Amino acid sequence: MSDARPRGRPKSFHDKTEQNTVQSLDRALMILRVVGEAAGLTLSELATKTGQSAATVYRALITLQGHGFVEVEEPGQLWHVGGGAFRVGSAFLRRTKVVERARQPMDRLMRTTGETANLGVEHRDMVLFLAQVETHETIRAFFPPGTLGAMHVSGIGKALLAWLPRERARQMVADQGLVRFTPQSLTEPATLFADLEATRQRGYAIDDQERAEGMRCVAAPIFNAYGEPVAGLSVSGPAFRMALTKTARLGALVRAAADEVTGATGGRIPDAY
Amino acid sequence: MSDARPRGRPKSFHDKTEQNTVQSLDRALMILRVVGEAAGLTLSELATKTGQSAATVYRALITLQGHGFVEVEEPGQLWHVGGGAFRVGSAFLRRTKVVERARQPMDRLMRTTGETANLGVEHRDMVLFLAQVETHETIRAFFPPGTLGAMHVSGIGKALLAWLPRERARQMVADQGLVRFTPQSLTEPATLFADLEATRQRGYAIDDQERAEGMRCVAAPIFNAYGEPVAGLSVSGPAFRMALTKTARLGALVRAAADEVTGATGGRIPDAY
DNA sequence: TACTGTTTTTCATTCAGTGGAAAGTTTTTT
DNA sequence: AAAAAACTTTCCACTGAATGAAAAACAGTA
Repeated sequence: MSDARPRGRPKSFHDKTEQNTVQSLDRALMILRVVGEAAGLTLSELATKTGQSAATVYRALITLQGHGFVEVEEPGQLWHVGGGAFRVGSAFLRRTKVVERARQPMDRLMRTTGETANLGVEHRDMVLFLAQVETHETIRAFFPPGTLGAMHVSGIGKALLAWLPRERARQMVADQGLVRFTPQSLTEPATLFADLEATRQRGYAIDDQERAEGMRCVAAPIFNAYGEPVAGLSVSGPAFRMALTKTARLGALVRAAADEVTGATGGRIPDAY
Repeated sequence: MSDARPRGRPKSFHDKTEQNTVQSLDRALMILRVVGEAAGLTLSELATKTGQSAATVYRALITLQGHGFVEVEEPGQLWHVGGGAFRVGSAFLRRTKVVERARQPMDRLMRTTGETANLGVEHRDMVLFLAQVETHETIRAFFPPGTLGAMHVSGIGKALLAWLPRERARQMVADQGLVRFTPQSLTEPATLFADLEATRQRGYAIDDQERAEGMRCVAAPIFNAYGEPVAGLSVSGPAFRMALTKTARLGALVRAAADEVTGATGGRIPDAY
């Protein structure tokens, strides 16, 4: 939490993020992120969590508030993320044309499979969920857009890892560590890389309750113009509806949808896929 | 652009945003907002637009980049909003339970009317679009979530204005001004307030090509626990599909959906509605 | 009412952000 | 290809702005 720099990126000779940073801004962004993660914090809680003096946090909050990035909820003086932050943040989606192009294929995928379709991209060695098209079923997998998750326990994450250059994948895994989420989580590098090899063979990734017990997920990568995996598409649902015997059919559908998005965004499917 | 403070809020004796701000943070947020509004700006463009020295903007960008709030697109050194900003921004939606509760009613509204359903809230005297459920028609109204628009030329905006206390509505209108977007825009306070009166009478707002020519929109307000209008629901589409003769039917549907959301979020429908 | 636990404000100190200019890039022009 | 233009990044001295401690104001509670 005290380290703002992205993990895992090889620290080059001159890591620009080391030097040349504006301290007060850096601190304020820390505060903003903490506000975004928790839901409703008081000034003093924020001061404690970020290890800064109350006065400093206060001034930062007032400034952020001036731009609509945070808001106070009067009863109890709870600070929340504001509409201004939403406004700026959604500019990210507008640029990432993947979201727009993926909507239709995702919708179709949801209707043919009956399960929730998810779209995610790689962000700082993790999976950032951008959008989803929800199933109509009552029991459903739920990843609110904006959620950031570990790669090794996510279908999309494993789809990305599988088609990333080996060295890069190893780097990421080494930097991030293989945290266990469920008994099925692959926490041994050897096991994970064997699974990635299998993933490449079959052409799509399977998350069999590795992140959450009772949840399965089938995913395929979306490539950019250089044939690099930049995003992933998945369908996720409860294990009782997504039997492992169905994954072949689901995998084919997900992969077809992902390939469609790759095409629509001007991407190139690499030879080794 | 040089003024970061919210317009229109009566400057109280001690406007906290005047004093107690952190200058460097204030400047950085300005930069971030500019980055969010334009799509891909270079360092020097940003320096010019924000009236700051290149060195200052550079340091701010590097710091923002350190938190993933901005990203550089290598060819041409174009700065964009990054995933970190999206992540924090989406926390806003998670808090605003309206979005969550409105999804189902919106979906149903879209299916029964065949037109795109939109959800927006009041944010600093403007309408901030939060979500939409798109029609399947080829020709469709499009407001990407995160868009901020003027109240007086938006169905949702007029629905909010109509059920806001008169004085507050007048204040907002006076502060924001009635900018003309199309020949049909209501740019005279008298005309606008007459329309708001009619809106209250009929129970839903109509935007008849006031924002964009050829686009119509029917909207109804969503109330909070105090009976104050805090959000609005609308269906929007091309005028040729949304004949004025159909608005009564659409209005009833939109209003029913909005009332459903009001109920689901613990809101109270005021007597004068 | 007085008593806690907050949030704002104040203020002196020092540190960190600033702009200008130099150095280093990349891109465009000749 | 070389030269020039345009822009990004680093350096540096200076000063103004951010900081924390503490006081003041403001709740909420007993």
